[in-house]
Amino acid sequence: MHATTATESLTRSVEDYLKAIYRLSPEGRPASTSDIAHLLELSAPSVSGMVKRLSELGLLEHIPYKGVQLTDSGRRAALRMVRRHRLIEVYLVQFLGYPWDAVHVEAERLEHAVSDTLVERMAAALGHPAVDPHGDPIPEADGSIREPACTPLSELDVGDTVEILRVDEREPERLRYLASLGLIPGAVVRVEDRQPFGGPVTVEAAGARQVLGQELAHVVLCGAEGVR
Amino acid sequence: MHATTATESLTRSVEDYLKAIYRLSPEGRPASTSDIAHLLELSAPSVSGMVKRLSELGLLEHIPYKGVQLTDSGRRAALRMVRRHRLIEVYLVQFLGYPWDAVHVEAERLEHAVSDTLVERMAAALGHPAVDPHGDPIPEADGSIREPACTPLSELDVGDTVEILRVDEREPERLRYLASLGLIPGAVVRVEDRQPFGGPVTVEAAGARQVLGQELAHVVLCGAEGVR
DNA sequence: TCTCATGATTAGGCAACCCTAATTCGGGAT
DNA sequence: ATCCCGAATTAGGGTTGCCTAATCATGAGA
Ligand SMILES: [Mn+2]
Ligand SMILES: [Mn+2]
Ligand SMILES: [Mn+2]
Ligand SMILES: [Mn+2]
Repeated sequence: MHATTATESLTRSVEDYLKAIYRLSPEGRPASTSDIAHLLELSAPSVSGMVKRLSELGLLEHIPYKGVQLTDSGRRAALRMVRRHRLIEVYLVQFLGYPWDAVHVEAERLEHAVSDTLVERMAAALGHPAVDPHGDPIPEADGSIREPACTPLSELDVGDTVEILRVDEREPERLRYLASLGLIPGAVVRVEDRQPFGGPVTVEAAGARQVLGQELAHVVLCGAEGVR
Repeated sequence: MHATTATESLTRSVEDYLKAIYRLSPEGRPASTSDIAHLLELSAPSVSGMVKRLSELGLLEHIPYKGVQLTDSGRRAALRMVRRHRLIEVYLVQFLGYPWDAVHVEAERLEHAVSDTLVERMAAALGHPAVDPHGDPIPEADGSIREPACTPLSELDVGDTVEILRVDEREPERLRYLASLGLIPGAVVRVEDRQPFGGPVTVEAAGARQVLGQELAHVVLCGAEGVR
C-alpha cells in the first residue's frame, strides 16, 4: 500500500470531481456516473473519461457500469478541498462582510487558488471554527470530520421544537428567502403544522409563523434531539 | 473602434500574458516575443502562438518580427490584474501576517480567482492603499495609475540621501536579505560610497553601514528628490 | 550588396477537458 | 430464456496551452 501522499498538485477539475464524489458517497457507497455528471453539470461521457484518469491516479476505484469509490488518497484530497471551501466561506462572512448566499460561488473558485499556509492562517484568524455559514462541519486539517445527525424539517412531527443545524442549499435566492424567514443555523423552531403528501410545513421561527413548501423544508436540517 | 468591453472572462494564462506584456512596455513601446517568453518562463513558440490568439481577441497588436503592443482593451485588462495582484499582496500582509517575501507567489494565483466584488471589499478593508508591500503603485479601479519617478540605488551619487520607494524584486531570499539590511520602502538611506565598473554601493540605512552588490542595488528604487 | 547570427514563426505533437453521436452493458419485465 | 430500457462507455472532435524541431526574416557587418 504505497501511501500516495505526493499528490503534487491536482487541477481544478480534478479537485471538483473529488469533492463531488465525496459529497455523493456519504458512507463510501459508490457514486454513479450520472449523479456526478448531474452535480457537476457535465455530460456523462466527460465523467467517464475523467473517472478513468482519476482511477489511474489512484484517487478512486472504478467498477465499470457500477460506480466509483474514493480511495484513502482520494478521500483525503476531497476533505482537504471541503475544509478549504468551508473555511473560505466563514472567512468571507466574518472578515469581509459577505452575506451567506454569496459565499459559495466565491469559495468555489478560491478553494483551488489558496495555499495550505493561507488556509491555515484564515482558520487561525477565525479561531478555528467548527462549522461554515450554512452549518456544514469543517474537516480538521488532519482530515477528520464529525457529521452530527440531523433530520430535515420536512420529516419532523407537529409539536417538535428543534434547533436548525444546517441548511443544505446553494441557490442565493433560496438562501436569502430562508434567512428572511429566520430559518438559519442556530435558530430554534417549533413545528406547528404539517400537511400530508408533500404538503407545506408550518413552523414558528423568530416569533412568527412561517409556511414552507416541501422543497425548502427538505433542505433545512435540524438537530435530532428536540430542544426542551 | 468598437469598445471591446465585454471581455467575458479571460483564462489564467491570458491574464498572465497581459500582465507580463504590460510590465514589459512601460510607455507602450513594443515588447518582444523572447522577453515575454523569458518573463513567463515559457518557450518562444508558445508565446508566438498565444500572441496570435490575443491579437485575434483584440487585446494586443502584433507586428510580426517586431513585437506586440497592448490595445486599450488589453491594457485595461492588464491593469485590472495588476490592481488585483497588488491589493491582494497588501491584504495578505496587513490582515494575515504574511511577510513581504511570501506574498507574490500567493497573489500570482489568487489574482485569477477573486471576483471584482472581493477585490473591492479587500481594498475598502485596507482603506484603499496607494502602494503594495514592495512600493509598487496600485492602479485605481478605473484603470488609472501614477508611477512616481525613481532612480536605482546603483545610479545615485555619493552623498545622496533618498527615500526608498520601491523594491523591484520577487525572489523571497533576496527580499528577506534586503529587509534584514533595512532596505525597504519608506526607509531613508544615504549613499556613503560607490565603486566604479559595477562595483558595490555602500549605504547608511537604519543607522548601519551596508555594502550592496550591483545586482541588488539595481532593484532598490529611490525617490528622485533627495531628502533634505 | 551579400552573409549570417539571432530572434521569430511555422510545423507537428501532446495532455487535459469538454462535447455529441454511436454503441454496449446489466438487470427487470415478459 | 429474451427483450428492452436506461445507464455507461467508446468513438470521434474541438479548444486551450504548452513543447521541440525546423524554417524563415531582419538587420548588422563584411
Ligand atoms: Mn471548486
Ligand atoms: Mn457552505
Ligand atoms: Mn498570475
Ligand atoms: Mn508586489
